[in-house]
Amino acid sequence: MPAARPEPFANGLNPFICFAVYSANLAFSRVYKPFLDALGLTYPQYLALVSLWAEDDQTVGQLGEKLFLESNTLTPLLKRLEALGHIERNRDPADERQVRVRLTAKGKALREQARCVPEGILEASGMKLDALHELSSQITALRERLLAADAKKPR
Amino acid sequence: MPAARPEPFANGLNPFICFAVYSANLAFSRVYKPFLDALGLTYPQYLALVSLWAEDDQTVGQLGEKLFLESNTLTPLLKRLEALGHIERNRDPADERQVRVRLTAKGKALREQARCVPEGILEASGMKLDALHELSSQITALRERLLAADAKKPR
DNA sequence: ATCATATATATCGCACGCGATTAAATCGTG
DNA sequence: CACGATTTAATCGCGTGCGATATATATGAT
Repeated sequence: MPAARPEPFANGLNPFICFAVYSANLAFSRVYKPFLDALGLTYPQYLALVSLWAEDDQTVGQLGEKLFLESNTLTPLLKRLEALGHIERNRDPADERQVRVRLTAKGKALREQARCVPEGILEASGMKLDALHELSSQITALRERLLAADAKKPR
Repeated sequence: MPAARPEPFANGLNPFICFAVYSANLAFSRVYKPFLDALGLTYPQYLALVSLWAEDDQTVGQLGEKLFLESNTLTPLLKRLEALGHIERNRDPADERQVRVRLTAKGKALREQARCVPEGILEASGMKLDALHELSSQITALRERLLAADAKKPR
């Protein structure tokens, strides 16, 4: 965000780091679009599958913690992934409140199809891998501070 | 994104810079929420007003270039800002295809109400202003490279 | 002047993201 | 064991983003 000087909006959106993040997120989803169209996935669906490819058999709540989403967003998204045949959703017999999300054979096979996507995005970013990781960890650290501040607010 | 090695998804979402940006954007919108609730605005509505506070009397297309949005997103958003009394939308008499967006007195007054918001976000970020600006410009540069790569794709 | 083309905005449908609420299962304390 | 409190997902409504399309205005070649 801009300096907290007398006229904080005189220079428009560019001084705002929130806008840098907002617009970079739009840019990422546009760069991903052709790759994900080929897989028949949306960008958030892809992110959910990335999490499941690393760790199968997660509950909705566990997925939500990793994606920073709640069931009101995840449940419909997971139902679409289920309709596409990539996952199965079943109540956990040991605790019927929880729903376990598991990859199907088709969902596991999609991982191989998606293998080349990260290289394509890396190329589009025009950055070296080291610089990208450095920037990524700075943005992640910022996210954690923002969420910590958010958690401090009275609910 | 992670290294383009044989198992690109073995470490889940954390190596992906796109996810860092995605989740930081969610975090920003959550930190902004209490501030914007007090103003009766959504996060994208606030961004549109920030642009108008810096430069009044923009066309829908000009606003779209600054926000990286098209009329399919902007028109409904601007209609809501109009319904809230913050802006007026009028066809440009010199070129009836264009719609000029102008702040009302209420919209200009809201700028004063919003004056203290950037400081609140700065505090929530837990960063010094210099470090924030440096990070912001790196993210903006990444956005520009991504959009340039996107523009290269056949349409 | 005419008509095809280009430009600017609006409309529609769908997939998120999320506040608010609901429903069902489990836990905790008596 | 009973029963209120807690936990987990699901549901609903609304506001974005965006692909596809529609409409109206302006431009340009003849």
